[in-house]
Amino acid sequence: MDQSGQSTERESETELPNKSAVPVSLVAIKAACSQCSLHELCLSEGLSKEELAKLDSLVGARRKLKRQQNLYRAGDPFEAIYAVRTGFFKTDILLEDGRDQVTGFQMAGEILGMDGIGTEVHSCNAVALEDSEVCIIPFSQLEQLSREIKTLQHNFHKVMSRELVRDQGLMMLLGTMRAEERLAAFLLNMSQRFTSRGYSAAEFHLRMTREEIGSYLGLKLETVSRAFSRFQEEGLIAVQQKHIRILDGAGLKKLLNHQPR
Amino acid sequence: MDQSGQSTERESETELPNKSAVPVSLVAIKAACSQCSLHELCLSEGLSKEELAKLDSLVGARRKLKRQQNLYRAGDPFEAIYAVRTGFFKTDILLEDGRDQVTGFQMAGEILGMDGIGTEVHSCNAVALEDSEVCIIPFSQLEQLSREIKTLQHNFHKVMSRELVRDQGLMMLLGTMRAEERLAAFLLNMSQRFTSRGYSAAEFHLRMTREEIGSYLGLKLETVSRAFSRFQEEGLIAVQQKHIRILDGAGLKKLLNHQPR
DNA sequence: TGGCCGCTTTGATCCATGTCAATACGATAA
DNA sequence: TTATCGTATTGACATGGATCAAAGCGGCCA
Repeated sequence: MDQSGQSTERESETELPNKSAVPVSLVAIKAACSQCSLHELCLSEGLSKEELAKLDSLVGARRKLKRQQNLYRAGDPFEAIYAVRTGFFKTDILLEDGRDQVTGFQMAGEILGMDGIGTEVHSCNAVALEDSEVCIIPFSQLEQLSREIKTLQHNFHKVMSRELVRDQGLMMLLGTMRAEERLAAFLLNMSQRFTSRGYSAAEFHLRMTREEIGSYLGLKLETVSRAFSRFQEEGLIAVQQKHIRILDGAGLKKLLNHQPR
Repeated sequence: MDQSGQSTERESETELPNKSAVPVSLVAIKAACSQCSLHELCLSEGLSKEELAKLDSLVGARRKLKRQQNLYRAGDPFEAIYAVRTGFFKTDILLEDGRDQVTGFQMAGEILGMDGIGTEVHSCNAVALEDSEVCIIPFSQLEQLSREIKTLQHNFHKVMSRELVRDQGLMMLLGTMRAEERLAAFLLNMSQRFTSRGYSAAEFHLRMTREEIGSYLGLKLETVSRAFSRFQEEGLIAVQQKHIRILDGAGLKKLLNHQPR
């Protein structure tokens, strides 16, 4: 979609296996929010034609990033938030002593950069894990437009709030779950997010390394690797490097609620 | 302040030790946002007189809660956000299997309830840890008013964003720190928050149990207790039940950046 | 085609924190 | 004052995950 200026799910640089029947409603042909396939994940849901047009003019600019390129870094002045159009990102924080932690993985339709609003400075790094493209949404313009468009205002608030709830979930995971539960939760979450984008729930390609997964889950990479192996032994999944096939989703879910205690 | 309808820091039900010189600017006498002592922590910063008046009329309603009473519960329909006026709260999430996690502690001037915006339903429980009072801010009215008042809009966005950043910090803590680092970070955070409210940085009264601290920090209560004891042995703090005196703040800070590795 | 390099897997061992249990403390109410 | 109950402390022991180390695997570039 980047190169062509045209856009469909299928053209995404995000090559996913098992790209199964994409609902027609998700397949867009023209550019801009008004035609973006990520409508319901992003800010434009429920806007009228005229309102969409206004949003389009605001969002005009795009930015392409190569794998491993930073969208922004901790300390950068905050000017805009970003909607992931294609590709895959991680956000992470680096402590002075060298320890770092991945705080999230973002895929198409998700918003990046809201951490900068409060202080006018970004508090984390955002890095593309594969070649990606984002819509640049200048923040002061977004605030201005959402003073005019109630629905846009509310959509934005919803996006921020959902981010808060996501974070709560991650705290829960980090605070109370054991290694295998964490990984099961992670896989189910990935699966669910791929699903809601029209991809297979059962088979996908992880964009991040074991170390990044571990950092996100508060585990060491060896522990992640071992948990993958165990899941495979138990017939829950098939792993081949970054390629994952979920064989027994129900089994994974069972891991979640059955803490040993 | 509740009973009298009048309000100053000193009347707070929050009896803190060492309530040291409160800057005059923080001491308010009348009620309402326009005179609230929590100005700069809350939503009203930078508003003009007329704007403040409008905000006042919106925020009119208050609610008092007794210790252990719920402000809202997970699943409750979302209608309003709440500004803590006096007292002390915790938020927590309960998993089906009985495990729960404290996701935050909120004190005067902090906002509760934003987790409900995205789904129209609260995703966590908010419980008063001591007798407390909140300002009720009906959310749709807040959205309406912040379409009129740019500064209010921006203040609200800042509050949400800061909450995101706070959560990132907690993830970092839960994901990468060892027990003593976590507790040191917790104590320093408490100290800093008390300070910015005009209380002593060095001496305060914890409102929560060891178990609640542990839940928040992803530790068992015994581990919290042991870490307190160790800090005391090392002369970093003096602990007597819930009463904490910080003897060597620099020493605590050193614990943070010195991971063993 | 071969060699290098980053990533992943697997094994052996260690240690921080969890678990279980006993006791102590402090506030409250009788 | 004493009994009670929730909370906190402390000790002994168990264990999940970290750490250290050594191969394996695969992709990429020369």
